[in-house]
Amino acid sequence: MDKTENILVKKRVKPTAVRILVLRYLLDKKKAQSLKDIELGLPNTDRSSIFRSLKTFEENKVVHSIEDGSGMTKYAVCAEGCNCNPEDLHYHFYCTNCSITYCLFDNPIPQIKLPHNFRMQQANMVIKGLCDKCS
Amino acid sequence: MDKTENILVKKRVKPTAVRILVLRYLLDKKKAQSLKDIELGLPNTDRSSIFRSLKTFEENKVVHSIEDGSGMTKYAVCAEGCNCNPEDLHYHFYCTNCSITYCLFDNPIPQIKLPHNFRMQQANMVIKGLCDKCS
DNA sequence: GAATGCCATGCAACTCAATTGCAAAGGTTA
DNA sequence: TAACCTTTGCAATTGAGTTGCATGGCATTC
Ligand SMILES: [Mn+2]
Ligand SMILES: [Mn+2]
Ligand SMILES: [Zn+2]
Ligand SMILES: [Zn+2]
Repeated sequence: MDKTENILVKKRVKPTAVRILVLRYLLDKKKAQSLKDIELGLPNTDRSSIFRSLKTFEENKVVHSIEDGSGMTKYAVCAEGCNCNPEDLHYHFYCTNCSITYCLFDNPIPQIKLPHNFRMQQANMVIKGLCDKCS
Repeated sequence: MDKTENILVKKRVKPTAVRILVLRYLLDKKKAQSLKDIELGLPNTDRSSIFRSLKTFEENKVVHSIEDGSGMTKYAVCAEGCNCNPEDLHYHFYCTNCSITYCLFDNPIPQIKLPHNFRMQQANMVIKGLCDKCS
């Protein structure tokens, strides 16, 4: 069993043909990909099947989604041991020139003092600017 | 001249009828509003006119926009003296129960160490969870 | 005040990512 | 084999956002 299938099995997601293709694509690309990106990269696989795979992945914490403001949700593979809890969160960087979205795994999100009785569950932290290739 | 018109004049935006209505609505509500929210609150004003007002406001730093992941961009009036620079940025809080988006003006965004040669221009920082009324 | 020009507005149409309904295919279990 | 459940492909729909175009309103010039 290869690495891709192993990830799925560990996360209790049945490793079907489409799911393996989608996850392998995400692993290969290394950067966050939109549904359209994946659709273009897997021309023989139906969009809605890719879409449903991504939803399944997200529910089972195989990937996390990023709303980078580009109008298309992007998906990136969760790091080893990630449970998508607040302590697993990290910043994302969206390049306004090349539209690539990076996971900044090295920057943990600091403790944020919320107003009284506000409870944090998740976060979507996107920094926008120019990446190294574009600046 | 009332407060609403004053803001527009100061920001060099011609205070037309629709613009005054839209800005007054945002000021009244105090919380970030989507295009649809405003459309429902101003039933006699056309959606595209509201939309174009918001775009004009954003260009001229009358409001800032927030992508809270709800699928609808929200808009909030900029604080006095805001120039929408990185130092004016603040966190936003999106309540996953009541869908209200709050500006957390009291929490400045910390300096974030970006990878080499990455340049920050803007940011969209959204914390998701339950607000005081819903937790 | 008439003519001119510019910007704002309303309305309709369109774009496009996301989502859903449904039937066929595939796989699993009895 | 038969019954069942899940996944997949295809088509259609949704809904936020956006745009084209003609009209209206206002201001400036003649
Ligand atoms: Mn990430
Ligand atoms: Mn704000
Ligand atoms: Zn770039
Ligand atoms: Zn709430």
